[in-house]
Amino acid sequence: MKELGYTRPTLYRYLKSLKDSGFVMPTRGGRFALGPRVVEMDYLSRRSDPLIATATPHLERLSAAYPCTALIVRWYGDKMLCVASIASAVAPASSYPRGRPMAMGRGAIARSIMAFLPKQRVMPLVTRYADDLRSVGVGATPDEVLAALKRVRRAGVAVAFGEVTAGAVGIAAPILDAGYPIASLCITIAGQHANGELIDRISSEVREAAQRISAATEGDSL
Amino acid sequence: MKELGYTRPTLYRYLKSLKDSGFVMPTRGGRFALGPRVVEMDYLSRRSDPLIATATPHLERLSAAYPCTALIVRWYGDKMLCVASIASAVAPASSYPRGRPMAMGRGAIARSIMAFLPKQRVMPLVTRYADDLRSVGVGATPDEVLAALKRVRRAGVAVAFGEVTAGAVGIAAPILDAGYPIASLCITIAGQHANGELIDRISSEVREAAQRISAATEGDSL
DNA sequence: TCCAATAATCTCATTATAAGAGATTAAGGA
DNA sequence: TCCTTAATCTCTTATAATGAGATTATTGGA
Repeated sequence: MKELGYTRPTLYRYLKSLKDSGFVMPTRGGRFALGPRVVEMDYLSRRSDPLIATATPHLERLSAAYPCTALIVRWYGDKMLCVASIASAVAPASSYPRGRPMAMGRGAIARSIMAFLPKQRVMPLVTRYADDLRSVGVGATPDEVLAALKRVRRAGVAVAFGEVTAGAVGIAAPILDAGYPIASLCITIAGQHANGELIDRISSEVREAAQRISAATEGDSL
Repeated sequence: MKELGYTRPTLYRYLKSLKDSGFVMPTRGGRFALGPRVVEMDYLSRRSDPLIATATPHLERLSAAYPCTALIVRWYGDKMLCVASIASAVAPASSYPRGRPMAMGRGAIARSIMAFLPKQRVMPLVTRYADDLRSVGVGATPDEVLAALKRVRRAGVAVAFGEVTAGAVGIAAPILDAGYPIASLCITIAGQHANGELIDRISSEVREAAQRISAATEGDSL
């Protein structure tokens, strides 16, 4: 009542309706928690996502090959969300379960997506996340940032050292649909495992896998 | 329009509102899919569920000890839903990811829950699922079914051979809150791995783990 | 490049439905 | 058992959703 400003009978009806439809469920002590419908809807979403179906074998292959976490992150315009992840490292450098939101300002994933956006769509992001981009050393001015993104575009992968999680290296390549980035494939690996040669090898594998996923997803939902 | 009987402008508004709030997202070809909000809500639900937090170490321990799938299934009165699962078998006998709904009529999980319900609440279920219960050999009459459930209650675990998935053995014990079943801990293992002695050993481990989880969850959300 | 056909979006009057005040019933505590 | 507090219901009023139709944007074809 305090939070939303509604009266008791109204909220009673709201909660009853949400409860009857399974979106919330009552717990002990008169509290409420998110209910079964949420869990089921996520299951449906997971099962019907062609991107996840296509990418899973690649995640399995990559995570089996290196002690790492392999993940697919979808880009929703203003935010990024991990939608699939497989970890093979005994103690993963960082945890990225499905549903974990990610900031757009730092990390290999964000950069791999920004690098493949048309200039018109990058600029607002460059401006909005200027502070982050500067503090992780991508560039102090918009021009520097754009130049860095151009290099990422040319390389086809973005690499980041400890930008999101201290001590973790991220290697990410975009997944494109009609030339437009919709998601990113990323491998995160503990810094102590990662020398230059290994990073290069993983980079080309990630780039190639992302291209394959792009090609397979292309026009999937036409 | 055909399905719901609403007009074009109404559905336009519905979809726009759902899209703006992230519950659906547009895909190629003017279609829609479940959106990021669903994924995020499931993540929140997973993170805030004390049952999952308490049970996860047990799932890890059990799945590491046997080539099996270890899962927690919540009971929502009329349906059951897997909320957490860990597989250790290379080729799991059956797949139980989070969100997968389960029928109430057959299997060790259903029986482990029914066995711990007060008679008043079991009877409607016994009636509703009479056909299933008969066909898997639990009992042909209500009395037989109740007797079988009584044995499960005494043993503290339910065991089922290939009732849900052919060739898979299910071993399940209820998780109680205030003496009332809210979920079930289950181990599924391929029939070829499972001799009588192994099933007995797993049974007592499952029963004990479920009791520990019950005790730890007890009054968690008071 | 323009035009036609189709789809997407908007406006506004009407109507259905949600909100809140208050009454009623159930639950918990001394 | 009574009393206090919480939960649920009823009904009127006000609000917000609906759909007809108009308008604007998109797409495909000549």
